[in-house]
Amino acid sequence: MSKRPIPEATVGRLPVYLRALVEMAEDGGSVVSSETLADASGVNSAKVRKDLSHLGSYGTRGVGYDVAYLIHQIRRELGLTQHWPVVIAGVGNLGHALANYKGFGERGFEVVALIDADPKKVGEKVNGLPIEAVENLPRIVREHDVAIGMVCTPGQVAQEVADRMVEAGIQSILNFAPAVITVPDDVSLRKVDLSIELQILAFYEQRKAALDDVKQGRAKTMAVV
Amino acid sequence: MSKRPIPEATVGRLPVYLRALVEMAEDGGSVVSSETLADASGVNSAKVRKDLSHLGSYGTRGVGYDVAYLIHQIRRELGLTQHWPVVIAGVGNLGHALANYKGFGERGFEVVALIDADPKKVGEKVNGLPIEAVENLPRIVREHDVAIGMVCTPGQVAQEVADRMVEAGIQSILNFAPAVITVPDDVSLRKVDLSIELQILAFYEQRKAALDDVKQGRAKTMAVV
DNA sequence: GTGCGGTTGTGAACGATTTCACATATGCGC
DNA sequence: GCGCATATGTGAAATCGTTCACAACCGCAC
Repeated sequence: MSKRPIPEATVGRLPVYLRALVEMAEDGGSVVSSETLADASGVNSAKVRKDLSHLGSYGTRGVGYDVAYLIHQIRRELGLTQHWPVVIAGVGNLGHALANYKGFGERGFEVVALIDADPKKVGEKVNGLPIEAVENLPRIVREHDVAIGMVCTPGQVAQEVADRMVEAGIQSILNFAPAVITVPDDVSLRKVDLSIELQILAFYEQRKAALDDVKQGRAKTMAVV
Repeated sequence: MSKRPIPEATVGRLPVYLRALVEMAEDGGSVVSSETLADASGVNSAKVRKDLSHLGSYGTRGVGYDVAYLIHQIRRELGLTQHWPVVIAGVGNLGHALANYKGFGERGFEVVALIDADPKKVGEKVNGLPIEAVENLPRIVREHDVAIGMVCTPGQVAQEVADRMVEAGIQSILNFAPAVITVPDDVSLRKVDLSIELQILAFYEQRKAALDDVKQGRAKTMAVV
């Protein structure tokens, strides 16, 4: 399969291109230029071309890219041609929402089990799936051949749950808990932190306010740029 | 305030450091070395030192950083010493979960209003807050002085909602909808895409599987690394 | 088959970020 | 005070990512 490694930054954008391409296909588009795809993906065309060139030369000079073919190639590259069973640990607000999220199924991800440490929740059904005890993880992973786990617990127990997942044989973890967790080298780990994103926005928001102050001569400290 | 601009990558890590530091403070720690903070944040110590050096020289050579002081400085830099009212548009699974999420309040973010286009939902209360009609956005933004909006709608209407937010005076948008949205230059925009993260994990997962195949001589194509 | 407008693919320049490595500074014991 | 162990702050090097700019190529018209 992969000859030269695809840069991380590119991997992060492929799903975005894919989504744009699928929409175009649904709207009946059959070829697309890097320029058009770039606009639909919120990046610039040089980046699109570089990114796509890492997959191979699937475009046609003077014409553009065949939408259907490109969709196929990106899907293949991302591994979306196969079925990915996932398990969610921690069925609080967020776990609940993720268990019901439609966007996963459309892309080949299927939530096959829900785990929660709270005995009161065990047995309860969410979106048709029963919540199970943590002890069942190894069995679940084995039976459904689960490779990916999502941690949606409170931060305090995130590491513990992740350890259990790794022990049960899970290979990739997506961490939604507000905590840093560590896993062995051979396990992939990514995180989504809702409040971090807000804090980043707050930073830039504050900076904008500070700049406005300067413009209007309201600055307390600071020399102008 | 800011003399030299702080690199984006650094801004993205400050909230992580902050969380680690707050935990340390709660556990009674009073000074911390870049090495320890790095471990708690999942990065390396050189990065921590470079990052913190952008805020100023708040450490003491031979000793480390004063936890409480550093917390204060990072908070100030991120703008977390002030109160940030936020509004959520789209009260589906995810919007619901976010409206109930406790992690925001702890960091100075307060959800002050919920918006939904569905007339059937309007009036319903979530976490004590009534769901309101989109038409109320300008009033809400004005009355609560809202600067930040979160878009949790389906992808198809995300752009429309974002436009409404911008029109109403919102300055920063956090987009959870699976769609690319564009905003004027003076509005900040960040996105969180749940299924993109899964797709990235799938990519690396697939690559691991391919590598294992090679090791075991099961590869179809491909020369060894 | 020649010319032409359009678009890719990609070296090379540029910019941002990470890492290295060490001079510089501190606290402490004596 | 002096020396030692420790840890920061930061130039410089290395790496990674983006953008530029253009040669190579395609499809089409004539």
